[in-house]
Amino acid sequence: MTTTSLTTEIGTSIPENLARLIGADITFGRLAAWTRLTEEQVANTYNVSRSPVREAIRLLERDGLIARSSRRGIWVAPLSLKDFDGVYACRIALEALAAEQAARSPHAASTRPAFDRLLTRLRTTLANGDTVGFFEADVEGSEIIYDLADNPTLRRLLLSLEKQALRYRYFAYQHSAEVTALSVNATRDIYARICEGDHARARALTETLIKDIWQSTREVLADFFSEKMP
Amino acid sequence: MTTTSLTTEIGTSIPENLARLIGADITFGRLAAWTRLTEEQVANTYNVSRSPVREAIRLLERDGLIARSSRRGIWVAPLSLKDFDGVYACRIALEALAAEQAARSPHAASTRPAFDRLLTRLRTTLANGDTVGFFEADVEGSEIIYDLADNPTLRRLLLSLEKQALRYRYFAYQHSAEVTALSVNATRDIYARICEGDHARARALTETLIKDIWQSTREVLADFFSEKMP
DNA sequence: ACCTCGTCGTTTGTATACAGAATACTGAAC
DNA sequence: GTTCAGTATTCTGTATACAAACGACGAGGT
Repeated sequence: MTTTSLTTEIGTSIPENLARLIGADITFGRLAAWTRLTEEQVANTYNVSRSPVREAIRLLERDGLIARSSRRGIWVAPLSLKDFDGVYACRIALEALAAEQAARSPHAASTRPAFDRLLTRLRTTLANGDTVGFFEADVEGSEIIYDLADNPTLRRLLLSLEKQALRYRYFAYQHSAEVTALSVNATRDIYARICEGDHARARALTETLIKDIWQSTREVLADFFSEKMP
Repeated sequence: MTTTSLTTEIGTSIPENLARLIGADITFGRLAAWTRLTEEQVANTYNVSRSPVREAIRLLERDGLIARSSRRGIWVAPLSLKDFDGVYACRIALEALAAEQAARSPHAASTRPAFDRLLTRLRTTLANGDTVGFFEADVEGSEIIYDLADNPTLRRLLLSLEKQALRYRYFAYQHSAEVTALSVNATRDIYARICEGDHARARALTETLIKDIWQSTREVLADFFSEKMP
């Protein structure tokens, strides 16, 4: 049954696994914005009771993927340009900080092989048009940086922001012909500066890159949201 | 009974109120670091069942005030210099951002009266040695800034960080003879720049102020943590 | 005396039962 | 035909019941 798959998944905790699964459904658009969820429906879907579902909902609410109104129900969080800007304003500041702290790590140099593998993945997925794989590789790269930064608080905040950010990026990707991909070269440079311990340039380049992603994604989103309500 | 007080409190939701009460107990040292909690004990204390207690625990865990280990129990989160540095690294970046965004708000100018009232409170509480009142006023000032910034994501992140930061500041205050108070004049200047819409200076001054608080608090904490384990 | 294994108590995690609130629906009046 | 009131249903929020895991304690062996 689905129950066994839930407990055997890596999280080993049902609420965390539920949040991961439902969160992925939201991020990749399988659950549309404003979709109403009921606890019982989710519980039936995954063959668990409402208790772990409630905990999963709390987690998703804190990650900004689900909106709750007391006693009135649960919806998949809406998307808006304002929310997108808010998320990215925070993300720019914190990603820059993470890159700087990662570059200061004594283990930065020894991470080069992992970065190189990741760059290869970014190039191949991009060449093959595997956008989901590309995004996944990008996210993994971010997590390596968070680990290097060795700051659990920063890590927690960025992981939360990353889910929302990825949701907007994937949404933009689906609604625009062109792939709004980040620059692999810019990513390569950032990785290199981190490995060298050049924290100033690592921070500056990261800030620029995230701002670029913000702007390019924003154009697509702005088009969509303006034609939605003319 | 305590039950009624829980529901009549502003949050109107039992888990939120529980989290607020327990969170305050942790922040102000009434619950010491590493203290073990059990769900049933908390439930009995507040005359509620374990269900809302579990939700409150999740909230406190996300705010970094409680540490959980799956199936092994719940403790009041430990304090450490490294954690403190991590929290403040994030806080510096985000408070600066919030001050900048607040200064860009069209409602910034009309907030001057609220800021003035707050400054009076800061001065009187400081003069009377009412340190708790002083911290509370400072926190309220921050929340006004978050509201002006009009960025729910930023607000959510900062509120979470603020609880941890205040815990460290209160801890330092208790363990040092001198009051490690922030500079009222610096706060006044920041409020003024925000009201004027001078976002560049608002950001720069905020960054300086939070860094100063970080350093002065850090000295006290460093003394304590070094003599604790020599 | 120390280490190991088994049992017991405690505590978390999950399922279910129940109460109350919010919304949707039905019907009647204007 | 529209609107308002009353009822019914559905869903959340809380309480309770049950199962399984972890740790502590003690007995037995080396």
